[in-house]
Amino acid sequence: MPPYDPSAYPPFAVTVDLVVLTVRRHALCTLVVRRGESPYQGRWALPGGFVRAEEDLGAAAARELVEETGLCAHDPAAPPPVPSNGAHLEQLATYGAPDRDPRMRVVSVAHLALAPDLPAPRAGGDANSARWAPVEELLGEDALAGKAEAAAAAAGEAGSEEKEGGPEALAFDHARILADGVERARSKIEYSSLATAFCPPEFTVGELRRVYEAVWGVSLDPRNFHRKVTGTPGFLVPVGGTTTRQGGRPAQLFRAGGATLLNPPMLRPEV
Amino acid sequence: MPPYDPSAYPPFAVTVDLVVLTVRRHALCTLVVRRGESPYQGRWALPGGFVRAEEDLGAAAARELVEETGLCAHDPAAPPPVPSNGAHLEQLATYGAPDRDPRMRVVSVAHLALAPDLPAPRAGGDANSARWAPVEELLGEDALAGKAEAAAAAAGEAGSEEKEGGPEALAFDHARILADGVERARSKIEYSSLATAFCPPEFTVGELRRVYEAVWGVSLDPRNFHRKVTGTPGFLVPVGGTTTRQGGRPAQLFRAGGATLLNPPMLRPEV
DNA sequence: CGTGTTTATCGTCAGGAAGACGACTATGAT
DNA sequence: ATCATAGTCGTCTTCCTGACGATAAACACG
Repeated sequence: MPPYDPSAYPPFAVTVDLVVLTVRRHALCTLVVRRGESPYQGRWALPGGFVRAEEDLGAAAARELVEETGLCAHDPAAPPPVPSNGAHLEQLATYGAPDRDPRMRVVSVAHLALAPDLPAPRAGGDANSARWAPVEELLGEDALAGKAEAAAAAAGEAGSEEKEGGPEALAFDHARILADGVERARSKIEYSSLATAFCPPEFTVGELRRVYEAVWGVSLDPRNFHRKVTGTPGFLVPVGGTTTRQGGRPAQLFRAGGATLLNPPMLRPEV
Repeated sequence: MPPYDPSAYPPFAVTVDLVVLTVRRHALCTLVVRRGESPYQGRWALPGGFVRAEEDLGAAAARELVEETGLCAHDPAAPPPVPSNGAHLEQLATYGAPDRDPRMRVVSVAHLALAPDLPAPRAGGDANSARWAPVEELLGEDALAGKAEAAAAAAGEAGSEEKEGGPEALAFDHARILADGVERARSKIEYSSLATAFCPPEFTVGELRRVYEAVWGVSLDPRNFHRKVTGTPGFLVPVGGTTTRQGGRPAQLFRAGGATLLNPPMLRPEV
C-alpha cells in the first residue's frame, strides 16, 4: 500500500458489532456478551471487535460470528457448497458518533445475523460470559432515549429501573443498534424469505409461522398463513417427510425455496 | 479524548460518499464530480470526503451535500423549522474492501440523498467539474461485474466499450455504491412517501407520477395512479391552487402529507 | 377403547385493492 | 373551430386477504 500523508485525515478505529437474532421458546432473542473491560465493565453488550488491517468488513463480521457462536456465515451472494449450519449475515448500518466510545474515535459497522435456535452460546474471546437475551427484555419499549417514560411513573413501577432504559441497559449505543437490527428483521421477513433463516434446514409450516409470530410479536391465523406460504411461488419446497415435533397431527416438512423476494409479500398485521 | 494504545488496532481513514439522486427530464440522474487527483484522475466519481475528527457521520454527509449542491440536509428525525430546499438524506451502506483505494485503507460510509430538480450543479471543493448524469448511462446494465456481457458481443456493439463497464465507468467502487443507492430508492418509494422528496414543495399528481416512472423506469396508468395516491391516507394534502405547468388541463396542487409509511404501498409493476 | 386436546390442512364467503379501460373536462396550439 | 395534451371520475373484473367452519391425524388421559 503506497504511503500517504497521515496528517491529511484523522485516524479512526473501525469495529464490527453483531446483532445475532434467533427465536427461542417463542421469543425473539439476541446474543449478548458480558463486558470484561473498562468502559461499561460488567454490562451486557453486542459481540464485536476490531476489523483487521487487511480484512474486509463482511469477513470481519463473519469471523466474529464464528468466534462467538460457531456459526458459519452464509453470504447471500455466494451460497456455500455444504449446507452447514450457515446463518444469514448482512450489513446493518454504521454508527460513528464522536462520543460513542469514551476511549477514542470508533466507527462501528453493525451487521445483522439470523440463525436457527442454537444450543447454549459458547463464550469466546474477551467475553466473560454470553447468553441469549429476549429482545423485549433489552428493549423494554423505553430502553431508547426519546420514548415517553410517563407511563412507568404513572403505574407505580415495580422493580429497579435505572436512568438509561431499564436494569440491563446495553453498553455504548448498542440498544440503538439492536433496535435497528430488530426493525430490519421485522420488515425484511415481510417481503423476503428471510424468515427461513430462523428455521432448521427442514421445517414445518407451523414452525415458520411461530417464527413470524415471535419476530412480529403477533399471533397469526394458522389457516390463512398456511394458504399464504404454500401459495407463494418459490418460498417453500416440500421435502416429502412429515414430523410430529410439536404434537398434534403430523405436518409436512419443507425446505426453503430459491425465491429470495416474496411475491406477494407477507403482510404484517396492522397496529 | 483519553489516550489509547494505537498499536492495538489498525488505523483507518473514514470518508462519506454521496449518492445524490434527482429526476431531470424524465430520467433518474445522480451527481458526479470529475476527479482531479491521482487515482482515477479524470474519471467521474461520487462526491464525498473525509469525516472530520469530531464530526458525526450524518453531519459529514450533510456538510458534503451543502458543499457540492447547496442543499440543506433534511434529517428525517428532526424536521427543520424552515421549509427550505431541504433534501432527504439517509445512510446507505458502508464499503471497506481492503483494496478499494490503492493509497490506503479507507472505509466509506455512503449516504443517499434525494432532491428535487436543481439548477446546474456548482462545482465545489476539489472537483474540477460536476454534472447530473443519468444513472442509466452510468449503470448500463453491465457496468457492474457479474453481469453477462454476451448480449453486447452478439449485437455487434456500437461505441467504445471499455473493459470495466462502459465508457464512463465511475472511479473506485462507486458504480456498486450507486447501484445500491438506486436500488434503495427504487424500493423505498414503494412503501414510503419518499417520492415526494424528488418534487418541489408543491406538486401535482402528474409530477409525482413522473417521478415514479423515472425512478422505476416504467410507465404507469395515470387514472389508477391518481386513484391510488389520492386514496392513500396521509400521503398528499391538497393545497388549494391549480397549475398548468405541464400543459393540458390544470391540475390540483398538493403538498406531502405527514405519513412516512404508505399503507397500502405503491406497487412496482412486475417484470 | 372412547373422549378430549392439539396441531395441521382444506374450503367457503365477503370485502377490498388493483389493473384495464371508457368517458368527460379544461387548458394551449394550429 | 379543431386538435393535442393532461387531468379526473367511474366501471368492471380479477385477485388477495381476513374471518371462520370443518375435517384429519396424532397423543394423553380416563
